[in-house]
Amino acid sequence: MDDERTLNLLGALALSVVDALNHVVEANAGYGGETPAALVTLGAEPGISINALRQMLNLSHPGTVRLIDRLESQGLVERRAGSDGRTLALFLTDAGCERRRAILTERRQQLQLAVNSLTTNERQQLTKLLEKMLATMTTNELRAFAICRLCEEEVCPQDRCPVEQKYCQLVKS
Amino acid sequence: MDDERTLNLLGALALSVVDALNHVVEANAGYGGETPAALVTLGAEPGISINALRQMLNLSHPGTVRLIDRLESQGLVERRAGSDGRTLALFLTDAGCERRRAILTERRQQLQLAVNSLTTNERQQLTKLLEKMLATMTTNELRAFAICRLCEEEVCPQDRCPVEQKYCQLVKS
DNA sequence: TCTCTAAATATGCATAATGCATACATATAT
DNA sequence: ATATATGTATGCATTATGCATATTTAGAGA
Repeated sequence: MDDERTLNLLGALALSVVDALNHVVEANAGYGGETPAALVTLGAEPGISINALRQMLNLSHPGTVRLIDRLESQGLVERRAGSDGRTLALFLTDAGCERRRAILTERRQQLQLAVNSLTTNERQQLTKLLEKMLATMTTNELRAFAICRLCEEEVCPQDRCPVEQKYCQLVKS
Repeated sequence: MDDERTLNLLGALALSVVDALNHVVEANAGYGGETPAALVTLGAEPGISINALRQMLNLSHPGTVRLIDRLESQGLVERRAGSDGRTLALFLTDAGCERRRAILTERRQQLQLAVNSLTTNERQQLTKLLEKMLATMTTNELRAFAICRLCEEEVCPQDRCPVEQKYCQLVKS
């Protein structure tokens, strides 16, 4: 029963955090859905194909094509020739990079609000708990990408990201 | 820097949890957006008006009318006469109650997956941290409703819900 | 080399979920 | 009684998305 209460609290916090993120991003940039995640991911993985992006964002192929159409028409993304005659390489334009930075800044500020209430000690506790839960939720490579799709990867050294770690384990086994 | 990493982890966990919830609910019930939240809220607050629901879900009025249209056409919600000639009273049908229970069960199971990795002691730590963060994020009455809009309120006695508590403080002051 | 299949991308069409502007109905206050 | 506020509904549009299908290019086998 107490345990179920904890579940409620976790669900509520997750919802509240995601609401806050979506809200600031939509208010400032005017788009929702997976669009912000696309910008963040493209910044972290320049030159990937539409198909690769599609898998990371867990969208259908047509949905991803249209998403890139929108971003291209806004001058945020460029389609360039890829490794193949079929394959495209996607890159953020300068404006796209700027937009991405804005999104990440807004995200960081919102998250900071939640964490501000905690003492240094509590933040360390929280970090440990988050690491454990994230490792549990990383069940395969695509989940790993999905979980991290809005992260500032500059801030999370790969060898300390619980999601990456878990995925590496999965691949080896 | 370490602090920023904690922020990333929190954002990633929130995203992952909400993804998981959306995914199971959409897979089983076939709808997304605020529809599940509407069913959960209507079960917890039977007889509320469209306008009240609109505020809790943070939707536009027309959006809420259409949402109720959809739920009514699926036989999950009934519009009855309200306290007023203008005002409606919304109720879940039996099918609606059942759907709501299914949503809450799926939600609970997904949340359980995340928490399963933690020891009893860690769960207590987590509970305390969540309580503090939720209190911080509850900045007004509408936020309070929004944060709790997917909770199983049966499980959270009102006097122990950090969100309710915080809201009560706000009202008194 | 030619042809078949697979892979990457794109397009036509449809739908769900939503918003804005506006209309309509009822209540309340002066 | 009339003006204003409140609650609900509708017309129209848009964003984000999916399914089915077409198109282009690559690679594999005869």
